[in-house]
Amino acid sequence: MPEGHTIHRESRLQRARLGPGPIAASSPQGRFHAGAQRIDGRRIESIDAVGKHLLYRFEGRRHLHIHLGLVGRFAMYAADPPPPSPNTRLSLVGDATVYLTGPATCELLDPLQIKRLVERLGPDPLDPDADPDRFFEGLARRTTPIGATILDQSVIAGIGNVYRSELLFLTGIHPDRPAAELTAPEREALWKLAVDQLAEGERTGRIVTVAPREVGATRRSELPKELRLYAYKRWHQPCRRCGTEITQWELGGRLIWACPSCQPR
DNA sequence: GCTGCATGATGAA
DNA sequence: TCATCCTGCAGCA
Repeated sequence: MPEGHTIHRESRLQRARLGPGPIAASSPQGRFHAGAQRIDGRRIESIDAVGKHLLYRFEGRRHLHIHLGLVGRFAMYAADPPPPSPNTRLSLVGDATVYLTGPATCELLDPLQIKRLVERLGPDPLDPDADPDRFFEGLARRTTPIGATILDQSVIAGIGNVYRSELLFLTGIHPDRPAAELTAPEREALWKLAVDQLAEGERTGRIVTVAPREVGATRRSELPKELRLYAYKRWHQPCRRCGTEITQWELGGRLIWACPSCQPR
């Protein structure tokens, strides 16, 4: 279930748990056999997340690029891993075991390709050095609806379909409004909420945007699944703030949800 | 058992 | 705008 927070979390956890030693790499499924062989037995020098992309640098300048796409998943085992399923594209075994299934991308890249990949991405709210002005300028340049624009990874890197509905709800911005017409305070609020919300998602491993007290709970971690979000997939249900029915339509090729009262056009 | 969908992205038309 | 790729699982017969 990958938006940017998932990738950054994987980056952090794998870095901590795979350990400093040589990694046994293989492709049980076979589709990444040649690539796995080229990193097998090498140490990992770094793991970095950029938006929804995960980049590993192995000894000997071998760079591994993984993008989970819609259905890709990691599974990590500290000890006693089960045997990999037949669909396991990549197995990494160090102090822990990591299995990768269903990625959209799993490939080795050279440094120039890595550079180009990173350059085409917008600022990443989970990168402490990210430059929000690049985001603001990206919005100012586009007349496309804001709801489509924040899914564009070259404008802001890491936002997916859940966060786009939730961030626009939290900022009270209607998804159909042209990106360029957002006010400066709106643009800034959007960036700040992206930073806060994705950081929270990275920390906990789940997306919970609802303020617990708003639904009569005391802790975020206690919220049951059906109470965690304000808009995403809540079509026809009452808005948690005002009771108006949440609406749903297609925007940028994906479904989006919003409260027509809390997010006026 | 089969179908269709899902927190994604690309390339062709 | 549409088809396609990737996998797992819910919902249905």
